[in-house]
Amino acid sequence: MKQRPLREDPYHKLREAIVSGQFHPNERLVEAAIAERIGAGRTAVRAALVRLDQEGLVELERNRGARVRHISDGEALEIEEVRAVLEGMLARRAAARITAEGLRALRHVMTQMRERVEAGDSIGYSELNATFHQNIWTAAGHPTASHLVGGLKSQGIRFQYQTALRPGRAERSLREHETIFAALKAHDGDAAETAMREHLAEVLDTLRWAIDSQHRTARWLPG
Amino acid sequence: MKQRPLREDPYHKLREAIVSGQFHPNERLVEAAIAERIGAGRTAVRAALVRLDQEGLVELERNRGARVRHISDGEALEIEEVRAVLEGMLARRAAARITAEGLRALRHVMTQMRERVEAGDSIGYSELNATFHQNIWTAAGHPTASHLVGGLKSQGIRFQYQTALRPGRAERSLREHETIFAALKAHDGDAAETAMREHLAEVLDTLRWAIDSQHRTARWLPG
DNA sequence: ATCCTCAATAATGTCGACAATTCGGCAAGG
DNA sequence: CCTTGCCGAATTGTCGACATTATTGAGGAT
Repeated sequence: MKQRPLREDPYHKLREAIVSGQFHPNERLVEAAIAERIGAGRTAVRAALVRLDQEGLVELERNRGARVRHISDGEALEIEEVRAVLEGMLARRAAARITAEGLRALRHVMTQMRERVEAGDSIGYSELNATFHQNIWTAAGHPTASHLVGGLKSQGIRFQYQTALRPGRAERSLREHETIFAALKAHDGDAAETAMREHLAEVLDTLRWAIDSQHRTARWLPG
Repeated sequence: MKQRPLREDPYHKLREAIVSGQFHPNERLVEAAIAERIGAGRTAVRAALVRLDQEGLVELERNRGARVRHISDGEALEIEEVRAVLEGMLARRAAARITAEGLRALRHVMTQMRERVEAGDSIGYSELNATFHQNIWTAAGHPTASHLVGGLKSQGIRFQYQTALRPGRAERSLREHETIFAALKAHDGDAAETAMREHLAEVLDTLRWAIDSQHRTARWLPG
Protein backbone atom coordinates (compact mmCIF):
# COMPACT_ATOMS: atom_id res chain seq x y z
CA MET A 1 0.00 0.00 0.00
CA LYS A 2 1.57 3.21 -1.07
CA GLN A 3 0.23 6.50 0.14
CA ARG A 4 -0.53 9.07 -2.48
CA PRO A 5 1.41 12.28 -2.02
CA LEU A 6 -1.09 15.01 -2.71
CA ARG A 7 1.60 17.14 -4.26
CA GLU A 8 1.90 14.66 -7.13
CA ASP A 9 -1.78 14.70 -7.93
CA PRO A 10 -2.28 16.62 -11.18
CA TYR A 11 -5.30 18.40 -9.77
CA HIS A 12 -3.43 19.76 -6.79
CA LYS A 13 -0.38 20.60 -8.84
CA LEU A 14 -2.37 22.59 -11.36
CA ARG A 15 -4.46 24.22 -8.67
CA GLU A 16 -1.38 25.32 -6.81
CA ALA A 17 0.14 26.67 -10.01
CA ILE A 18 -2.94 28.76 -10.72
CA VAL A 19 -3.49 30.01 -7.19
CA SER A 20 0.16 30.95 -6.83
CA GLY A 21 -0.13 33.03 -9.96
CA GLN A 22 2.03 31.03 -12.33
CA PHE A 23 -0.67 31.47 -14.94
CA HIS A 24 -2.19 34.83 -15.74
CA PRO A 25 -5.93 35.42 -15.75
CA ASN A 26 -7.47 34.56 -19.11
CA GLU A 27 -4.38 32.62 -20.09
CA ARG A 28 -5.24 29.59 -22.15
CA LEU A 29 -4.62 26.19 -20.59
CA VAL A 30 -3.80 23.78 -23.40
CA GLU A 31 -4.25 20.25 -22.21
CA ALA A 32 -1.21 18.83 -23.92
CA ALA A 33 1.05 21.60 -22.68
CA ILE A 34 -0.14 21.26 -19.10
CA ALA A 35 0.21 17.51 -19.30
CA GLU A 36 3.85 17.78 -20.26
CA ARG A 37 4.55 20.57 -17.80
CA ILE A 38 3.32 18.75 -14.73
CA GLY A 39 4.22 15.31 -15.97
CA ALA A 40 0.85 13.67 -16.31
CA GLY A 41 -1.37 12.24 -19.01
CA ARG A 42 -3.90 14.32 -20.86
CA THR A 43 -6.71 12.33 -19.25
CA ALA A 44 -5.70 13.33 -15.75
CA VAL A 45 -5.28 16.93 -16.81
CA ARG A 46 -8.75 16.89 -18.29
CA ALA A 47 -10.23 15.62 -15.06
CA ALA A 48 -8.34 18.30 -13.15
CA LEU A 49 -9.67 21.00 -15.46
CA VAL A 50 -13.23 19.84 -14.97
CA ARG A 51 -12.82 20.02 -11.21
CA LEU A 52 -11.22 23.43 -11.38
CA ASP A 53 -14.01 24.65 -13.59
CA GLN A 54 -16.61 23.52 -11.11
CA GLU A 55 -14.53 25.16 -8.40
CA GLY A 56 -14.52 28.44 -10.28
CA LEU A 57 -10.78 28.77 -10.83
CA VAL A 58 -10.95 27.84 -14.50
CA GLU A 59 -13.40 28.54 -17.26
CA LEU A 60 -14.21 25.66 -19.56
CA GLU A 61 -15.90 26.29 -22.90
CA ARG A 62 -17.11 23.50 -25.07
CA ASN A 63 -14.72 22.79 -27.91
CA ARG A 64 -12.77 25.91 -27.03
CA GLY A 65 -10.64 24.72 -24.21
CA ALA A 66 -9.89 26.03 -20.77
CA ARG A 67 -8.53 29.30 -19.51
CA VAL A 68 -7.73 30.70 -16.12
CA ARG A 69 -10.85 32.43 -14.95
CA HIS A 70 -10.59 36.16 -14.69
CA ILE A 71 -12.19 37.43 -11.53
CA SER A 72 -13.56 40.88 -12.23
CA ASP A 73 -13.40 43.66 -9.66
CA GLY A 74 -17.11 43.40 -9.04
CA GLU A 75 -16.87 39.70 -8.54
CA ALA A 76 -14.05 40.12 -6.07
CA LEU A 77 -16.29 42.40 -4.05
CA GLU A 78 -19.08 39.85 -4.19
CA ILE A 79 -16.74 37.15 -2.99
CA GLU A 80 -15.57 39.26 -0.10
CA GLU A 81 -19.17 40.01 0.79
CA VAL A 82 -20.07 36.35 0.97
CA ARG A 83 -16.92 35.62 2.92
CA ALA A 84 -17.97 38.21 5.45
CA VAL A 85 -21.32 36.63 6.28
CA LEU A 86 -19.94 33.10 6.29
CA GLU A 87 -16.98 33.93 8.47
CA GLY A 88 -19.27 35.90 10.71
CA MET A 89 -21.34 32.77 11.24
CA LEU A 90 -18.20 30.71 11.80
CA ALA A 91 -16.94 33.19 14.38
CA ARG A 92 -20.24 32.97 16.24
CA ARG A 93 -20.02 29.21 16.35
CA ALA A 94 -16.36 29.29 17.26
CA ALA A 95 -17.15 31.50 20.24
CA ALA A 96 -19.48 28.83 21.54
CA ARG A 97 -17.20 25.86 20.94
CA ILE A 98 -13.61 26.99 21.12
CA THR A 99 -11.41 25.13 23.62
CA ALA A 100 -8.52 26.29 25.75
CA GLU A 101 -6.27 24.58 23.26
CA GLY A 102 -7.80 26.56 20.40
CA LEU A 103 -7.48 29.81 22.26
CA ARG A 104 -3.82 29.15 22.97
CA ALA A 105 -3.15 28.49 19.30
CA LEU A 106 -4.90 31.72 18.37
CA ARG A 107 -2.96 33.69 20.94
CA HIS A 108 0.27 32.27 19.55
CA VAL A 109 -0.64 33.37 16.03
CA MET A 110 -1.52 36.83 17.28
CA THR A 111 1.84 37.19 19.00
CA GLN A 112 3.56 36.45 15.72
CA MET A 113 1.29 38.86 13.89
CA ARG A 114 2.28 41.63 16.29
CA GLU A 115 5.95 40.87 15.58
CA ARG A 116 5.42 41.04 11.84
CA VAL A 117 3.63 44.38 12.10
CA GLU A 118 6.43 45.84 14.20
CA ALA A 119 8.94 44.52 11.72
CA GLY A 120 6.96 46.08 8.88
CA ASP A 121 6.70 42.69 7.17
CA SER A 122 3.42 42.99 5.29
CA ILE A 123 3.65 39.71 3.44
CA GLY A 124 4.54 37.70 6.51
CA TYR A 125 1.63 39.36 8.29
CA SER A 126 -0.70 38.43 5.46
CA GLU A 127 0.18 34.76 5.74
CA LEU A 128 -0.36 34.76 9.48
CA ASN A 129 -3.66 36.49 8.86
CA ALA A 130 -4.75 33.49 6.81
CA THR A 131 -3.62 31.16 9.58
CA PHE A 132 -5.61 33.14 12.13
CA HIS A 133 -8.80 32.79 10.15
CA GLN A 134 -8.23 29.12 9.47
CA ASN A 135 -7.86 28.48 13.18
CA ILE A 136 -11.26 30.01 13.71
CA TRP A 137 -12.81 27.81 11.05
CA THR A 138 -11.34 24.79 12.75
CA ALA A 139 -12.67 25.88 16.11
CA ALA A 140 -16.12 26.40 14.64
CA GLY A 141 -16.34 22.75 13.68
CA HIS A 142 -18.44 23.46 10.62
CA PRO A 143 -17.04 21.58 7.62
CA THR A 144 -19.74 22.73 5.23
CA ALA A 145 -19.10 26.43 5.77
CA SER A 146 -15.34 25.99 6.01
CA HIS A 147 -15.27 24.26 2.67
CA LEU A 148 -17.18 27.05 1.00
CA VAL A 149 -15.07 29.78 2.53
CA GLY A 150 -11.90 27.97 1.52
CA GLY A 151 -13.06 27.86 -2.05
CA LEU A 152 -13.93 31.55 -2.07
CA LYS A 153 -10.58 32.45 -0.63
CA SER A 154 -8.68 30.74 -3.41
CA GLN A 155 -10.66 32.69 -5.98
CA GLY A 156 -10.03 36.03 -4.41
CA ILE A 157 -6.38 35.45 -3.70
CA ARG A 158 -5.23 37.64 -6.56
CA PHE A 159 -6.58 40.68 -4.73
CA GLN A 160 -5.16 39.93 -1.33
CA TYR A 161 -1.80 41.47 -2.07
CA GLN A 162 -3.40 44.77 -3.03
CA THR A 163 -5.25 45.21 0.24
CA ALA A 164 -2.04 44.87 2.23
CA LEU A 165 -0.57 47.90 0.54
CA ARG A 166 -2.84 50.51 2.05
CA PRO A 167 -0.95 52.66 4.56
CA GLY A 168 -1.76 51.88 8.16
CA ARG A 169 -3.85 48.88 7.20
CA ALA A 170 -1.78 46.36 9.14
CA GLU A 171 -2.02 48.19 12.46
CA ARG A 172 -5.75 48.60 12.14
CA SER A 173 -6.17 45.00 11.08
CA LEU A 174 -4.23 43.88 14.12
CA ARG A 175 -6.56 45.76 16.45
CA GLU A 176 -9.56 44.20 14.75
CA HIS A 177 -8.12 40.77 15.26
CA GLU A 178 -7.59 41.51 18.91
CA THR A 179 -11.27 42.43 19.22
CA ILE A 180 -12.28 39.16 17.60
CA PHE A 181 -9.96 37.24 19.88
CA ALA A 182 -11.39 38.90 22.96
CA ALA A 183 -14.91 37.96 21.92
CA LEU A 184 -13.90 34.36 21.34
CA LYS A 185 -12.13 34.20 24.68
CA ALA A 186 -15.28 35.50 26.37
CA HIS A 187 -17.38 32.94 24.45
CA ASP A 188 -19.59 35.79 23.30
CA GLY A 189 -21.14 34.68 20.03
CA ASP A 190 -22.88 37.94 19.19
CA ALA A 191 -19.73 39.96 19.76
CA ALA A 192 -17.63 37.51 17.76
CA GLU A 193 -19.93 37.64 14.74
CA THR A 194 -20.16 41.41 14.91
CA ALA A 195 -16.41 41.85 15.26
CA MET A 196 -15.71 39.50 12.38
CA ARG A 197 -18.21 41.19 10.11
CA GLU A 198 -16.86 44.60 10.96
CA HIS A 199 -13.36 43.37 10.31
CA LEU A 200 -14.31 42.01 6.91
CA ALA A 201 -16.31 45.13 6.12
CA GLU A 202 -13.06 47.00 6.66
CA VAL A 203 -11.30 44.59 4.33
CA LEU A 204 -14.04 45.18 1.80
CA ASP A 205 -13.57 48.93 2.05
CA THR A 206 -9.84 48.52 1.61
CA LEU A 207 -10.47 46.41 -1.43
CA ARG A 208 -12.73 49.08 -2.90
CA TRP A 209 -9.98 51.60 -2.25
CA ALA A 210 -7.39 49.37 -3.92
CA ILE A 211 -9.58 48.88 -6.97
CA ASP A 212 -10.30 52.59 -7.21
CA SER A 213 -6.67 53.60 -7.00
CA GLN A 214 -5.90 50.98 -9.60
CA HIS A 215 -8.36 52.59 -11.98
CA ARG A 216 -6.93 56.01 -11.32
CA THR A 217 -3.37 55.00 -12.15
CA ALA A 218 -4.60 53.06 -15.15
CA ARG A 219 -6.13 56.20 -16.57
CA TRP A 220 -3.04 58.24 -15.88
CA LEU A 221 -0.61 56.13 -17.77
CA PRO A 222 -2.29 55.81 -21.19
CA GLY A 223 -3.90 59.27 -21.00
CA MET B 1 -24.41 25.47 -35.46
CA LYS B 2 -26.64 23.28 -33.41
CA GLN B 3 -27.64 24.25 -29.93
CA ARG B 4 -26.97 21.74 -27.23
CA PRO B 5 -30.09 20.76 -25.35
CA LEU B 6 -29.02 20.75 -21.71
CA ARG B 7 -31.25 17.82 -21.03
CA GLU B 8 -29.05 15.66 -23.22
CA ASP B 9 -25.86 16.58 -21.47
CA PRO B 10 -24.77 13.56 -19.42
CA TYR B 11 -23.90 15.79 -16.51
CA HIS B 12 -27.33 17.34 -16.29
CA LYS B 13 -29.05 14.04 -16.89
CA LEU B 14 -27.18 12.32 -14.11
CA ARG B 15 -27.56 15.28 -11.82
CA GLU B 16 -31.29 15.38 -12.38
CA ALA B 17 -31.53 11.64 -11.74
CA ILE B 18 -29.71 11.96 -8.44
CA VAL B 19 -31.49 15.06 -7.22
CA SER B 20 -34.88 13.62 -8.10
CA GLY B 21 -34.08 10.60 -6.01
CA GLN B 22 -33.75 7.96 -8.69
CA PHE B 23 -30.61 6.74 -6.92
CA HIS B 24 -30.51 6.05 -3.20
CA PRO B 25 -27.89 7.56 -0.94
CA ASN B 26 -24.74 5.46 -0.85
CA GLU B 27 -25.80 3.63 -3.98
CA ARG B 28 -22.86 2.79 -6.16
CA LEU B 29 -22.66 4.48 -9.51
CA VAL B 30 -20.91 2.13 -11.91
CA GLU B 31 -19.62 4.02 -14.87
CA ALA B 32 -20.53 1.46 -17.50
CA ALA B 33 -24.05 1.05 -16.15
CA ILE B 34 -24.68 4.79 -16.04
CA ALA B 35 -23.24 5.18 -19.50
CA GLU B 36 -25.70 2.71 -20.92
CA ARG B 37 -28.61 4.02 -18.88
CA ILE B 38 -28.34 7.60 -20.04
CA GLY B 39 -26.96 6.78 -23.45
CA ALA B 40 -23.50 8.29 -23.30
CA GLY B 41 -19.92 7.15 -23.42
CA ARG B 42 -17.98 6.24 -20.34
CA THR B 43 -15.73 9.26 -20.85
CA ALA B 44 -18.59 11.70 -20.55
CA VAL B 45 -19.96 9.89 -17.52
CA ARG B 46 -16.55 10.10 -15.87
CA ALA B 47 -16.41 13.83 -16.43
CA ALA B 48 -19.91 14.18 -15.03
CA LEU B 49 -18.96 12.20 -11.93
CA VAL B 50 -15.96 14.42 -11.31
CA ARG B 51 -18.12 17.50 -11.48
CA LEU B 52 -20.76 16.02 -9.23
CA ASP B 53 -18.08 15.04 -6.75
CA GLN B 54 -16.78 18.59 -6.64
CA GLU B 55 -20.35 19.73 -6.26
CA GLY B 56 -20.90 17.46 -3.30
CA LEU B 57 -23.66 15.29 -4.74
CA VAL B 58 -21.39 12.31 -5.35
CA GLU B 59 -18.48 10.83 -3.48
CA LEU B 60 -15.54 9.72 -5.56
CA GLU B 61 -12.93 7.39 -4.07
CA ARG B 62 -9.79 6.52 -5.89
CA ASN B 63 -10.00 3.13 -7.58
CA ARG B 64 -13.24 2.48 -5.72
CA GLY B 65 -15.69 4.26 -7.89
CA ALA B 66 -18.46 6.70 -7.19
CA ARG B 67 -21.50 6.60 -4.98
CA VAL B 68 -24.33 8.95 -4.25
CA ARG B 69 -23.20 11.00 -1.30
CA HIS B 70 -25.12 10.40 1.85
CA ILE B 71 -25.93 13.64 3.61
CA SER B 72 -26.05 12.95 7.31
CA ASP B 73 -28.58 14.61 9.58
CA GLY B 74 -25.90 16.81 11.08
CA GLU B 75 -24.73 17.85 7.67
CA ALA B 76 -28.25 18.71 6.61
CA LEU B 77 -28.48 21.04 9.58
CA GLU B 78 -25.16 22.62 8.65
CA ILE B 79 -26.36 23.17 5.12
CA GLU B 80 -29.53 24.80 6.31
CA GLU B 81 -27.53 27.01 8.63
CA VAL B 82 -25.32 28.26 5.82
CA ARG B 83 -28.34 28.74 3.61
CA ALA B 84 -29.86 30.93 6.28
CA VAL B 85 -26.99 33.41 6.43
CA LEU B 86 -26.52 33.49 2.67
CA GLU B 87 -30.19 33.96 1.91
CA GLY B 88 -30.34 36.56 4.62
CA MET B 89 -27.65 38.51 2.84
CA LEU B 90 -29.43 38.04 -0.48
CA ALA B 91 -32.69 39.28 0.98
CA ARG B 92 -30.95 42.41 2.26
CA ARG B 93 -29.55 43.12 -1.15
CA ALA B 94 -32.82 42.32 -2.85
CA ALA B 95 -34.60 44.87 -0.69
CA ALA B 96 -32.26 47.53 -1.98
CA ARG B 97 -32.42 46.57 -5.62
CA ILE B 98 -35.74 44.95 -6.37
CA THR B 99 -37.79 46.53 -9.16
CA ALA B 100 -41.51 46.91 -9.59
CA GLU B 101 -41.32 44.06 -12.03
CA GLY B 102 -39.65 41.84 -9.46
CA LEU B 103 -42.21 42.73 -6.83
CA ARG B 104 -45.05 41.88 -9.16
CA ALA B 105 -43.53 38.48 -9.91
CA LEU B 106 -43.17 37.80 -6.20
CA ARG B 107 -46.73 38.84 -5.50
CA HIS B 108 -47.93 36.49 -8.18
CA VAL B 109 -46.03 33.59 -6.64
CA MET B 110 -47.44 34.40 -3.24
CA THR B 111 -50.99 34.36 -4.57
CA GLN B 112 -50.42 30.87 -5.90
CA MET B 113 -48.87 29.79 -2.61
CA ARG B 114 -51.97 30.94 -0.77
CA GLU B 115 -54.09 28.87 -3.11
CA ARG B 116 -51.98 25.79 -2.55
CA VAL B 117 -52.19 26.17 1.22
CA GLU B 118 -55.97 26.52 1.09
CA ALA B 119 -56.14 23.48 -1.15
CA GLY B 120 -53.95 21.55 1.30
CA ASP B 121 -51.48 20.80 -1.48
CA SER B 122 -48.19 20.55 0.41
CA ILE B 123 -46.06 19.43 -2.49
CA GLY B 124 -47.32 22.13 -4.83
CA TYR B 125 -46.68 24.64 -2.10
CA SER B 126 -43.14 23.36 -1.67
CA GLU B 127 -42.37 23.92 -5.33
CA LEU B 128 -43.74 27.44 -5.25
CA ASN B 129 -41.68 28.02 -2.14
CA ALA B 130 -38.57 27.25 -4.18
CA THR B 131 -39.73 29.64 -6.88
CA PHE B 132 -40.27 32.37 -4.33
CA HIS B 133 -36.74 32.08 -3.02
CA GLN B 134 -35.25 31.93 -6.49
CA ASN B 135 -37.02 35.15 -7.40
CA ILE B 136 -35.34 36.81 -4.47
CA TRP B 137 -31.92 35.57 -5.55
CA THR B 138 -32.56 37.00 -8.97
CA ALA B 139 -33.62 40.34 -7.55
CA ALA B 140 -30.51 40.44 -5.38
CA GLY B 141 -28.29 40.38 -8.46
CA HIS B 142 -25.53 38.50 -6.69
CA PRO B 143 -24.36 35.60 -8.89
CA THR B 144 -21.67 34.44 -6.50
CA ALA B 145 -24.01 33.94 -3.57
CA SER B 146 -26.83 32.61 -5.74
CA HIS B 147 -24.57 29.97 -7.16
CA LEU B 148 -23.51 28.79 -3.73
CA VAL B 149 -27.04 28.70 -2.39
CA GLY B 150 -28.20 26.78 -5.43
CA GLY B 151 -25.57 24.15 -4.83
CA LEU B 152 -26.50 23.82 -1.18
CA LYS B 153 -30.14 23.47 -2.03
CA SER B 154 -29.56 20.51 -4.30
CA GLN B 155 -27.66 18.74 -1.54
CA GLY B 156 -30.34 19.21 1.05
CA ILE B 157 -33.23 18.34 -1.22
CA ARG B 158 -33.70 14.92 0.32
CA PHE B 159 -34.83 16.54 3.54
CA GLN B 160 -37.20 19.07 2.07
CA TYR B 161 -40.09 16.65 1.84
CA GLN B 162 -39.84 15.86 5.53
CA THR B 163 -40.16 19.45 6.65
CA ALA B 164 -43.40 19.89 4.75
CA LEU B 165 -45.06 17.16 6.78
CA ARG B 166 -45.17 19.00 10.09
CA PRO B 167 -48.75 19.94 10.98
CA GLY B 168 -49.48 23.62 10.51
CA ARG B 169 -46.13 24.25 8.90
CA ALA B 170 -47.53 25.54 5.63
CA GLU B 171 -49.73 28.21 7.21
CA ARG B 172 -46.90 29.48 9.35
CA SER B 173 -44.51 29.42 6.41
CA LEU B 174 -46.96 31.46 4.39
CA ARG B 175 -47.11 34.16 7.04
CA GLU B 176 -43.31 34.28 7.17
CA HIS B 177 -43.17 34.76 3.45
CA GLU B 178 -45.63 37.59 3.69
CA THR B 179 -43.36 39.29 6.21
CA ILE B 180 -40.39 38.94 3.88
CA PHE B 181 -42.41 40.28 1.00
CA ALA B 182 -43.51 43.30 3.00
CA ALA B 183 -39.90 44.12 3.89
CA LEU B 184 -38.83 43.84 0.26
CA LYS B 185 -41.70 46.04 -0.86
CA ALA B 186 -40.66 48.65 1.72
CA HIS B 187 -37.06 48.36 0.53
CA ASP B 188 -36.03 47.80 4.13
CA GLY B 189 -32.80 45.78 4.03
CA ASP B 190 -32.52 45.19 7.75
CA ALA B 191 -36.07 43.94 8.01
CA ALA B 192 -35.66 41.73 4.97
CA GLU B 193 -32.53 40.06 6.29
CA THR B 194 -34.07 39.58 9.71
CA ALA B 195 -37.29 38.17 8.31
CA MET B 196 -35.43 35.79 6.04
CA ARG B 197 -33.17 34.57 8.79
CA GLU B 198 -36.12 34.06 11.13
CA HIS B 199 -37.95 32.21 8.43
CA LEU B 200 -35.02 29.89 7.82
CA ALA B 201 -34.47 29.48 11.56
CA GLU B 202 -38.02 28.17 11.63
CA VAL B 203 -37.23 25.81 8.80
CA LEU B 204 -34.18 24.67 10.72
CA ASP B 205 -36.27 23.97 13.78
CA THR B 206 -38.75 22.05 11.69
CA LEU B 207 -35.90 20.07 10.26
CA ARG B 208 -34.65 19.24 13.74
CA TRP B 209 -38.13 18.13 14.64
CA ALA B 210 -38.38 15.95 11.53
CA ILE B 211 -35.04 14.33 12.27
CA ASP B 212 -36.00 13.72 15.87
CA SER B 213 -39.31 12.13 15.05
CA GLN B 214 -37.51 10.02 12.50
CA HIS B 215 -35.20 8.71 15.20
CA ARG B 216 -38.08 8.01 17.50
CA THR B 217 -39.98 5.92 14.97
CA ALA B 218 -36.75 4.19 13.95
CA ARG B 219 -36.23 3.06 17.50
CA TRP B 220 -39.80 1.91 17.91
CA LEU B 221 -39.90 -0.43 15.01
CA PRO B 222 -36.84 -2.60 15.66
CA GLY B 223 -37.00 -2.25 19.47
C1' DA C 1 -8.51 48.11 -49.79
C1' DT C 2 -12.13 45.09 -47.88
C1' DC C 3 -14.64 41.15 -47.48
C1' DC C 4 -15.51 36.34 -48.39
C1' DT C 5 -14.18 31.48 -49.12
C1' DC C 6 -11.78 27.70 -48.04
C1' DA C 7 -8.01 24.90 -46.99
C1' DA C 8 -4.39 24.10 -43.27
C1' DT C 9 -3.63 23.76 -38.51
C1' DA C 10 -4.17 23.14 -33.76
C1' DA C 11 -6.80 21.85 -30.11
C1' DT C 12 -10.58 19.41 -27.99
C1' DG C 13 -14.09 15.43 -27.62
C1' DT C 14 -14.79 10.53 -27.93
C1' DC C 15 -13.97 5.84 -28.32
C1' DG C 16 -11.87 1.27 -27.60
C1' DA C 17 -8.40 -1.44 -25.53
C1' DC C 18 -5.50 -2.63 -21.92
C1' DA C 19 -3.24 -2.22 -17.29
C1' DA C 20 -3.98 -1.65 -12.35
C1' DT C 21 -6.73 -2.14 -8.40
C1' DT C 22 -10.33 -3.65 -5.43
C1' DC C 23 -13.50 -7.01 -3.65
C1' DG C 24 -15.59 -11.47 -2.84
C1' DG C 25 -15.24 -16.20 -2.26
C1' DC C 26 -12.72 -20.39 -1.25
C1' DA C 27 -9.49 -23.36 0.43
C1' DA C 28 -5.59 -24.39 3.49
C1' DG C 29 -3.79 -23.99 8.00
C1' DG C 30 -3.88 -23.04 12.80
C1' DC D 1 -14.36 -22.12 14.09
C1' DC D 2 -11.59 -18.40 12.87
C1' DT D 3 -7.79 -16.45 10.35
C1' DT D 4 -4.81 -16.00 6.33
C1' DG D 5 -3.51 -16.02 1.69
C1' DC D 6 -4.68 -16.47 -3.02
C1' DC D 7 -7.37 -16.56 -7.25
C1' DG D 8 -10.85 -14.55 -10.39
C1' DA D 9 -14.46 -11.40 -11.58
C1' DA D 10 -15.68 -6.73 -11.78
C1' DT D 11 -14.49 -2.03 -12.02
C1' DT D 12 -11.72 1.83 -12.41
C1' DG D 13 -7.51 4.44 -14.36
C1' DT D 14 -4.67 5.43 -18.32
C1' DC D 15 -3.09 5.59 -22.83
C1' DG D 16 -3.14 6.15 -27.84
C1' DA D 17 -5.67 6.89 -31.99
C1' DC D 18 -9.05 9.15 -34.42
C1' DA D 19 -13.21 12.22 -35.31
C1' DT D 20 -14.93 16.86 -34.54
C1' DT D 21 -14.61 21.49 -34.01
C1' DA D 22 -12.62 26.26 -33.75
C1' DT D 23 -9.06 29.32 -35.55
C1' DT D 24 -5.88 31.18 -38.62
C1' DG D 25 -4.10 32.79 -42.91
C1' DA D 26 -3.74 33.05 -47.86
C1' DG D 27 -5.83 34.03 -52.01
C1' DG D 28 -9.26 35.84 -55.01
C1' DA D 29 -13.45 38.58 -56.21
C1' DT D 30 -15.71 42.97 -55.87
